[in-house]
Amino acid sequence: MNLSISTEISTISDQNESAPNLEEWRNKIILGDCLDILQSIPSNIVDLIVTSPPYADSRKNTYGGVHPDKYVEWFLPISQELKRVLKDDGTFILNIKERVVNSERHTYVLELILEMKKQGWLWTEEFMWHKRNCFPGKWSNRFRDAWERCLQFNNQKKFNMYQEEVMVPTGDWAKSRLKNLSETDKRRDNSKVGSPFGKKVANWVGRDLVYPTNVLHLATECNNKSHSAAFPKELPSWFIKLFTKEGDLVLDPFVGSDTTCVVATELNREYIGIEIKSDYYDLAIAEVNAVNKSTTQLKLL
Amino acid sequence: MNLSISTEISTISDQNESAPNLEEWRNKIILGDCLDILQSIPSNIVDLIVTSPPYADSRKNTYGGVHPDKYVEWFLPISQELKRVLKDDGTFILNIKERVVNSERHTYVLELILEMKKQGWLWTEEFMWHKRNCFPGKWSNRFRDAWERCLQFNNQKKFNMYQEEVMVPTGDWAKSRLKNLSETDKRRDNSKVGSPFGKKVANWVGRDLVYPTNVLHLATECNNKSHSAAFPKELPSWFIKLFTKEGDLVLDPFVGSDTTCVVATELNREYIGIEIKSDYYDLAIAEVNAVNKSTTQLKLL
DNA sequence: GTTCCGCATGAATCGATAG
DNA sequence: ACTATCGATTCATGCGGAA
Repeated sequence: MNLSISTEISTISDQNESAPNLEEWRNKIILGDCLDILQSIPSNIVDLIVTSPPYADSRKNTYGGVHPDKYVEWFLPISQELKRVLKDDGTFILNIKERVVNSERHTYVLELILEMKKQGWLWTEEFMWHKRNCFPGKWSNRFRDAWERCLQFNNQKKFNMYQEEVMVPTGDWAKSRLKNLSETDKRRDNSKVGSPFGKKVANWVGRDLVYPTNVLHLATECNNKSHSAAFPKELPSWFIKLFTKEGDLVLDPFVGSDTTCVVATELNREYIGIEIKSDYYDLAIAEVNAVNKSTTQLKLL
Repeated sequence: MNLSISTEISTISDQNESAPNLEEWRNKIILGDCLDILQSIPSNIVDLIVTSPPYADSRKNTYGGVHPDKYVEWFLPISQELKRVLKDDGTFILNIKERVVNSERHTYVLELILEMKKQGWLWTEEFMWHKRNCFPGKWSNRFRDAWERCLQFNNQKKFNMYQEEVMVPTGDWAKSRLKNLSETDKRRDNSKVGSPFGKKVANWVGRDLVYPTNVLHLATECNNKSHSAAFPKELPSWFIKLFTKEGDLVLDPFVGSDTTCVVATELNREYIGIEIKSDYYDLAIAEVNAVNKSTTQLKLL
């Protein structure tokens, strides 16, 4: 196993099974094969996994290219390790989309969900990422693909979720409704008595903020970096705010364009990133360091 | 088999296997069990199937209640017959969504896709219906569900698709895509002028038309009427315009609120509808007759 | 004739309670 | 332990009546 650590620690000491030193694993981007690295990470230490693995691709020389027919068997050992390192109340968000193969949507995502359930994962939810500016193109038998899946898996039914952190403004319809509450609303408010912390007031104030749905409307980021971002910063940002609190540990086993680790740092979460390609790795290190530097500067001001 | 035919023909004659009389099957809503009726319909006569079958539901006394664990085995004989009656270049659009069972998304939709592929169906595409007004509610472990699948299946790689019929304006207007070309707008234009119908629309939105994506943004129709629709008229309308031309035959094996047949009539397509519940059947007959009546009146003006 | 406003109504889900 | 029922929660839309 060939490890390379981004910051002060340059080698990984043999982890102590009974009491792993978690500091060793925090805020690192690690160069190496995803499965190898994962196997060396202690169990039950990660609060959230957000990742966008390399797409299945029949072309051989593509980055991370895995043939669609081999995708499930390639991913299952990885998801097994992810399940182990994830805390019981943690969450795994998998951003993925099936490719078109032979004029059909391939079924590897469907099969992957079924197989991961056999591993013990709970398939809690499927968020939909609507890509407002999707890739252009024209085909005779299909339209442009403007959405991707964000599959939510959990170890158990009870997991951490901080819904208030991602509330959104109410629609315009609420302006008229806020003026006069209808009789039914009043009755409903009256019916619930006994909440100790002035929940009624919270409901009043909360009128201008509502909980979002399981559909995310985000534009893809068209940056002019050498590598294209797998997803916009708002995507990991939304899930990090929703499923972790400050200081929690976020894991991205396929760093790629580094979005998840950068966002985690900006949101004062810890991170572990894994990247197999050294040039992407170098870019990721530089970006994270830039964020850390600016964050430090901000703190000094 | 107990048949009841909506219009002038009150009994179905034994179909001639070698040369079925298609007129017998056009513009009918048939009361009876979906599978029974389908088995009596000649092969290779339908251009498009658009339907929204009853969702899997553990409640027994509900309309169409099928337990999630039994859903696939219940649907497969039906999809087998649908495959037979569909033309080779026809399309099957299946509107469906998995329910939450035991805090998890059930997998019957995934399994259904895999099993239908074994039947010979091609899983060409998965359109996304974003429900702008989804069901309210708050839960500690999930947000409101604001999207449903519209699965596209085909008999073969080559199928009829009229992409120009569903082009949408560019720019900010495009957010409300289909609203801009709603049926009411068209009907209003129709009543004003009559003949130069297409030209007027072209003048109004004529420039900067682009092809849509595979994401549809539509609100559900929840009227104050006694009978509300499972999906908005724009949904079948969009697929009917995309996959059929005038005079083509559209099949909805689960009529329910009758949306598909009404829209097919309004768009000058033929239809076959199947409905098992007699009260829904009666409503469907009334609604289709109302459309036919108003359409006739328009033509006379 | 417009615009505004009140109101009913959704392919829902969870947790507690009861059998 | 396992299943069935019930109450509580919540927000966007279109209709119809009123200003």
